[in-house]
Order: sequence, then structure tokens, then C-alpha cells
Amino acid sequence: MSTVQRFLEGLNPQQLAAVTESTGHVLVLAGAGSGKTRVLTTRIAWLIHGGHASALQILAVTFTNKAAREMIDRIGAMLPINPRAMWIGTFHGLCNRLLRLHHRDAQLPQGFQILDSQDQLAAIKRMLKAAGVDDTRCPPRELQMFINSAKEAGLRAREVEVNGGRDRLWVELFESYERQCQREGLVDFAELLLRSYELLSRNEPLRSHYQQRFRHILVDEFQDTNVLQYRWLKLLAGPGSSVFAVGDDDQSIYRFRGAHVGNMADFEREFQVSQVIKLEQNYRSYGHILEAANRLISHNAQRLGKNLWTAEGQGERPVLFEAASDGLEASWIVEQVRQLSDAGLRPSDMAILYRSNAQSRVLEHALFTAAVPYRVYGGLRFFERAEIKNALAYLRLASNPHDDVSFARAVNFPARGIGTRTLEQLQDAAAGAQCSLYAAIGSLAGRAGASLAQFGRLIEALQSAASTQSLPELVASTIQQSGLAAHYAGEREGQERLENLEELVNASTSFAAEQGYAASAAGAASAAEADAEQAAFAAGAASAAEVSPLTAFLAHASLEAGDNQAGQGQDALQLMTVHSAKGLEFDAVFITGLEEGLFPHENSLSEGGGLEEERRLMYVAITRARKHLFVSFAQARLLHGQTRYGIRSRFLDELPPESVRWLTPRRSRMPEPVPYWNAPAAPRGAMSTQAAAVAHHGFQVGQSVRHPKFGDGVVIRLQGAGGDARAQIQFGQAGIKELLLAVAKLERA
DNA sequence: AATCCGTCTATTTTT
DNA sequence: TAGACGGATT
Repeated sequence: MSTVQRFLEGLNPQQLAAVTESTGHVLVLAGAGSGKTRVLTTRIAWLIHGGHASALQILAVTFTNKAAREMIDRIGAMLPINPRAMWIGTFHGLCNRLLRLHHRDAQLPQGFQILDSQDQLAAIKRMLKAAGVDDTRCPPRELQMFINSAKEAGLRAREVEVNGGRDRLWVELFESYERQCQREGLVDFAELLLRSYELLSRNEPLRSHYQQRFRHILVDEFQDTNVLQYRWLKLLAGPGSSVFAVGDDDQSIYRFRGAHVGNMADFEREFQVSQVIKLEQNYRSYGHILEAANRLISHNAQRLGKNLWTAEGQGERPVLFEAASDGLEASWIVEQVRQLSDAGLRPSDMAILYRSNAQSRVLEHALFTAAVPYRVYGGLRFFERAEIKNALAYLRLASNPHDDVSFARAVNFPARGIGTRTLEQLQDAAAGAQCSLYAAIGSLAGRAGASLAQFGRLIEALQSAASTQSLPELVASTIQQSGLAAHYAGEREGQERLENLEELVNASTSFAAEQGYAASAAGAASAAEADAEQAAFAAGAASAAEVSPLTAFLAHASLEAGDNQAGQGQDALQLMTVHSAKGLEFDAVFITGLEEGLFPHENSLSEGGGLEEERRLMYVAITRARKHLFVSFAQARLLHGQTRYGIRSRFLDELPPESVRWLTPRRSRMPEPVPYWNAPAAPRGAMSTQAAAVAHHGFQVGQSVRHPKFGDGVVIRLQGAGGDARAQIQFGQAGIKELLLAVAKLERA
């Protein structure tokens, strides 16, 4: 068929092989910029249009909503079908869909609420308080980590291995958190995964239904999957189905949040992948940039092995620059930005990347002073804003009044005379009666009881509004009735918050419109199918179509926190961490702060495999650049209010010398002491510290030294005098050491 | 109920 | 240095 031919046109042989592989499971090693998304979407189009599968037989999983949206849009552009007929979404989104459809079997109320990390932490704190456990014996954040990592490993509280009293306590708290969530109909992110995993593993008919249905399972960013997600996929992949996994082990940078690169090798072995397809042709960067990336990553031992190449020319060599201070590094970047602008690049074609968010300050300052428009990624997202969460808490209560997380949030905001005392009494009453806070309202008498009763009536009013009004009407009236509108209207800085609440109404309007579209139009096929599923597996339960718009909207708000960027649209230079740059590309890229201790980050060096992950991070950074790449570091940097003297990152020495261009003399890895007057970012106090640091032993803060065992380093602090004089020294490999000057064989360099 | 003050911490982040 | 948080104060 000619349409199919047209899809396949222009694919390189490896891409073509991946797209049209028709037997068994497939592992695609997709290098940066190798057209991975194109392969995924083209394969889906090929499967459907070539008659290999129907849209209903396809399940495609991504990590972010953005990636899912992109996939849906691109398929929509290729095929005349409604892509919503397919199950395409994030792991969490798909699990949500599954659990709503089969909430009975999953032992959840139909309108279960999803807790984001913030909500989860609040729930944990509340549980700790109820259990009477001291925050110091069990820091809430650590318990949260403990619970989430257990769940992500597929473990329930009872399955966690206990060694010692501390563990026992934590496991008990884990258990009571689980009970609390179950009682209140709350599901955290990890629970979405675990609960649907358990649902499928325990319910054989349901499992085989979905196994037979999903003939083709496609997974994006496979290197980022965690242990539970891998098991989930394995469970869903029945006999005769094909799993198509796309990933790049060299871009695995999320181990710290549970990603398990080993899944790639496990997949190859356990699914008996006969052929691993490597996509190595890069369509993004010029040759010298790719050579830099290839050489750098070749220093990693743990690799599946892959080398990027391009059919385009060599292009410019990446430029390396050594600055005396972070301030001067920033000024140099601004100057390069100017030159690039003169050469015709728009600010939005350029990005400045850094390892940690704290580094953005100096850069922002320099850009602001030079009047370069810029935009910083990161920070609060729309649905995470306090005012939005407050409004959502009321909406959640309208949907499920027994959601104590939302109750606790809403009950006294805006203030309505229900203080900590009253709340404690209510908590006790609820704990005694084993019921929700809302259900316990009646048990309190007196003035406090009256205030609570009034709040209870508010919830009931919202509930009835929810059953009569349209979603946008409900959102608007909730903002009014809750008193949030009045509260923010009376606040000095409340205007912006009011606007955000207005925006929430708009969001609900467009959400409702989209849902309506999906339910009608070509989505009829999926609706019919979903109904069939209902008839077979959830007899008596509400069908998917009956999940109320409010419930759907609340799930949407939890699962998609909204844009992560400040003001968009305008032509601005992009500032972001290397992590958030993954998946993006720019004509010009600046990678900053290439200093030992910062990049690679010192905290990573103590973790096994940490250095290799840092190196992959650098690899990701380099491969973001299309034409121009600038890599820089500073001898002195203001960090936590103190000037830190850094050594050039080892990563710079791992780049191919013939493919890069040093703008500053490339010395041995020992910077000269920095004259403070060259370091405008340093506080005035630094001057006196440094002047005072010159002592009779002849060492000075910022001084380069060499130690027979630890190698090259820089003095970062001096204390004591005479025979007791000590120096703290930042070594390249060995990290920070404190040495007695009288004893240590330090050589001045 | 709002505000102030001392303490603590500071890598990366999506769902 | 700066920001977030919790406890105490007004």
C-alpha cells in the first residue's frame, strides 16, 4: 500500500529494520538524536496501516506526559484514526485508567484520589502524629523515601525485610500509612503502579484478557524504568505479544530515583530478544560534537556499546574555557551569546546547562545585566501552587469527603475558627471511631463543633453542586463558596493567586472540552470497547464512561502537574539543569561549572557507579548541541556563601584533544591562586579572609599543591598556627582532606 | 491568627 | 548566602 511506503520513506536501514520487525520482542538501542520518536510512531502507524494490528491492540508507555502527547500528536498526523483509541500514556496514567475501570477488583472506591509527593508527605506527617511518633525518631521525608522505594521494588510492608528495631518501627508505620490510605481512598504514585500490578497478577481472567488484547507493547525511555515497571510490563506481555523497547543506556541518569538500567540487559535475556537494533546515525549534531560525546562516554566500563556518527560535516570544534571565577564565566557566556546573536541565532536557539540549580543565580545576574531575555526551567508547576492545591482540596472533598488529606488542608483555609486544638480533638474522635475526619464531625460539641458542622455543610453544598453543575461551573463556584476568592482578594499579594484560580477554571473548561471530544468522534470505538470490557470484568460497577468529569479532572491534576517553565512563548534563552535538558536540543549549548566536586558532583563519588552516571549526564549535555558547544569552568565559585576553589573536571580531560578548542591555556589540573579582585562574585569578606590566610608556613587559600598520595589539589581553608597549622585541601580524585602542615609532605605547585 | 526568630540545610526529578 | 521550616511569641 502506498501510504505505508510513504511512512517508511527516508528511514535509514536500522530504523527501517526496527519499524518493520515483525517477530518476537525487540530492543532498540537508540542513541541521542537518532530518531527514536520517529521510529516509535512510525512503527505504530506501520502496525495499524499495514494490517498487523488494530489500534485497540496497542499499548505504548512513556515517562512524561509531554512524551505521550508528542507521540499521540504525531500518530494523529500520520493516521486518520483517533489516537485516543489506543492506550498511549505514562505508566501512571495507564495504571490510573486500569484502576478506574476495575476499581472493584482493585478494592478501591471509584473516585479514589491520587496523592502527589506533597500530598503523600502531608499524609505521612498526619499518620505520624496520630501514631504519636516523634519526628526525630522517624523523619517524615525519610519514611516517605522508605515507603516509595519499597513499593517501587514491588514490596508491601509485610514483605519488607526487617533487621533491627528501627526497621520494625518503620515497617509498622508503613503499614499504618497503607491502612490510612486504604481507609480514605487515597493512592500515591507508587501505589498506582503496585496496585495495578497486583490486580493483574491476582486476577487471572483479567490478566489474560489484557494479555490477549495488547498484542503490541511499546516502551519509550526503557533505561529509565524501575524494577516494578519492568515487572508490570512482563506481566502484561502475554504469549504471542510483542514488546518493543527503546532506550539508551548511555543516557540513564535517573538511578537516584529508582531507574534500573539493568532492565535493558534483563529484557534482552528474559524476553529472548534475538536481535538488538542499534540506531547510531545521529541527525542532530555535527561531527566534532559527536566525537567529544563518544570519547567521553568511552570512559565508562558499564555499557551495551554504541557509537554515534553523522553524515553531515565535522562542523565547529567545541570550545573550552577556563574562567577565574563563576562571575567571569557568566560574563564570558554573555559575550558568546552576543556573538551568536550577531551571527543570526535567536536566544531560544541557545541553552545554558548546569549541574545544580544553585548555579543559575550568577548566570541570571549576568544575563539580566546584559538585557538578554532568558527563561529558567524548574520551580513550581501550575497544579503545585498553593492556591491551586487549596481549590483542588475543596473539589476533592466534593468528590470524596472522606479524603482526610484534603480535609486537613481545607478545613481552616481560609481561616474559619477551627484551630489546632479543635483539629486534634477531631483527629482523636476519628481515630476512636475508625472513621474519616468528615464522618467524625458530629462527635464534637460546643463552639468548635458548630464551626465544624458549618464546614461539613459547606462540603455537602459542594457535593450537591458537583452533581448538578458542569465541571467549569463547579470549579468556579467552589472557588467562591470556599471563601478562597474572598480571601485572596483581600490579600496584598493576592492578585496573582486570583489569576491562577481563574486559570484553573479555564483549565477545567478545556479539559471538559477535550474529554467531550474524546468521548464522541472516532473515540466511539474505544468507548464501545471499554464498555465491552466492563461487561466482562466489572459487572455491576460503573463503566468508564460514568467516571465523573470531576473525578477525571482531579486525576488529571494529580498526574499532570503542568508546565515546568516560567513565562513561555517569547524568544528567550533557556536555562536549565542537565537533567531537565534531556530530550531537548539547541543550536548552541553552554555547559557550565565543569569542576571536580560540582560536575562530577562530590556526592556522587561515594556512590557505587556514581561517577559513571555523572559521565552519562555530561554525555547527555554534550549531545544536546546541534552546531555550537561551549564548555566552561571557574577556578573560584561562590557556593553556600563561601568561595570554593575548584579543579578542572576530569571530564574535560576525557574529551578528544583534536576535536576541541581551548580558549585558555590548558594547564595541568592545578589552577593558580585566584586574585580575589578577579572574582567579582566573591563577597567583600572574602578579601580579608584571604589576606589573613597568608601565614608563615607559606600556604595560602586558593594555593595549588601536590601531595604524594592524594595528587593535585587546592587549599580551601587554613586554620591553626605553627606546628598545629592545618589545611583543608580539595583534591581532584581524593576529595577534601584535612592535613597537618607540619606532617603532610605538601609541595607547592 | 499572624508574625517573628532561630535552626538547618544546600544534587539531579517525573509521576 | 538564602530559603524553608517549626516553634514561640504577640
